[in-house]
Amino acid sequence: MTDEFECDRLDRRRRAITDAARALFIEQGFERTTLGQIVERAGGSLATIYKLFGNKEGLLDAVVFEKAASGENLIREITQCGASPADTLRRLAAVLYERFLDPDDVALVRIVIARSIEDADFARRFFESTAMHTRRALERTFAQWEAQGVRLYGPPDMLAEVFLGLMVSDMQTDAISHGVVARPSAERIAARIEFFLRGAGLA
Amino acid sequence: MTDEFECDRLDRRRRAITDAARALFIEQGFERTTLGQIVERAGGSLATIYKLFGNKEGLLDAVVFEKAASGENLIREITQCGASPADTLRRLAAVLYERFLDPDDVALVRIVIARSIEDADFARRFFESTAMHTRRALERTFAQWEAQGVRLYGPPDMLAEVFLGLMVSDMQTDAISHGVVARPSAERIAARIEFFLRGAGLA
DNA sequence: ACAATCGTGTAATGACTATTACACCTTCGC
DNA sequence: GCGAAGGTGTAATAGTCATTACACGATTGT
Repeated sequence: MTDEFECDRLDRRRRAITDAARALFIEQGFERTTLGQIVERAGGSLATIYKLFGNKEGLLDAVVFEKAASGENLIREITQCGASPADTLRRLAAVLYERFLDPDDVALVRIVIARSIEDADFARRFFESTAMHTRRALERTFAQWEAQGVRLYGPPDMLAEVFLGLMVSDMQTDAISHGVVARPSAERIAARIEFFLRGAGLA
Repeated sequence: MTDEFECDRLDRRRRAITDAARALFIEQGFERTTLGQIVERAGGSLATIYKLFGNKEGLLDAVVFEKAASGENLIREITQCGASPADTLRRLAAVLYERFLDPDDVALVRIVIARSIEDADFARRFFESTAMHTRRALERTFAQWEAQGVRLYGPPDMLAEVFLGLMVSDMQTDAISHGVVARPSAERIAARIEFFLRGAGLA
């Protein structure tokens, strides 16, 4: 009767709880959200939360890494469909803007950062499974192009860092800091890509 | 008898309290730091804190904006000493790395972000008085160079965004997220600057 | 020195919330 | 239908901490 799976009653409960928790965490942050509010929205009871997630932090863990896992294959799909480097980077930029500036994603990153003050390892794991993942995938792509005879101004790891920094890091930093960031226009994105291609020796 | 000023007894008290508060906020974050701990480290009493800062948030405000104000004239000093654009940007990059990756600064930004979940305006004010300030100063510098006949590939506001994004945003994002970020080597910084100069048409 | 001002130390207030315990009721296999 | 397994709702536990109140002692201007 649910939308996707129905393996078990517990699975439905689990899903309902993480959905409610994610929404509330995004609205109010982790600390201000009480387990009572989550139960109120998801139905069920406190005891179920403790049975499924151990404690409040376990619930945050589940919420955050569920979301982080959902973007894993993104880069690979785009970089492996054989388009030219320039076209690949153009398409990649569009996807990165979409993903990294998504308000829910930004809110989750804020929560991870806030939590990281008390639990640095939590943030490191999140960071490793998102930003680092993206960066290394891109680095491999540059290395692959180089192996195919494309001449690049600079080593793949630097180019990967620079591409990501150039495209979204500054805006993501602004967004995370609650600066008012408008989604950049298509022309603005295009200008940044051309800038990158010139700097990398691809144009 | 104090190091700098001694206008008043209250001023000394104020300084001692914000110093202790800053250190504790950086160590533990805002929420986990109790006013009791601050009193314990700074001496004095709870009543004094309430008299000087109103409440705990007022104290955070004082700590954060005291630090933010200290970097106001940084860009202006560097951009107005008449060096060539390339040299100016080189020197600017060094200063930005120094400042934006300073662990205490990064810890404060984390605190601002955490707080911003509950008070978005707080973060906006911080952001306006730091990152936006830097960006606009840099934008004016590019516009000035253009007016002096330097030809640039792209409008000053885009170049300012791109320069900051390229130099430090990605690393600052990593640092804020508790990713392990090594201070980049001189060669790495130099490579990024050359990358920017190529992209901007300055080399 | 003196008195008034003002910071200090302590303790009380009041509210909040993660976590646990417990007694019902629903669900599912048979 | 029946009985066990396991959610559910409620309430108790227990600790924390911002904030306020208050009586005491130090400091300062005269």
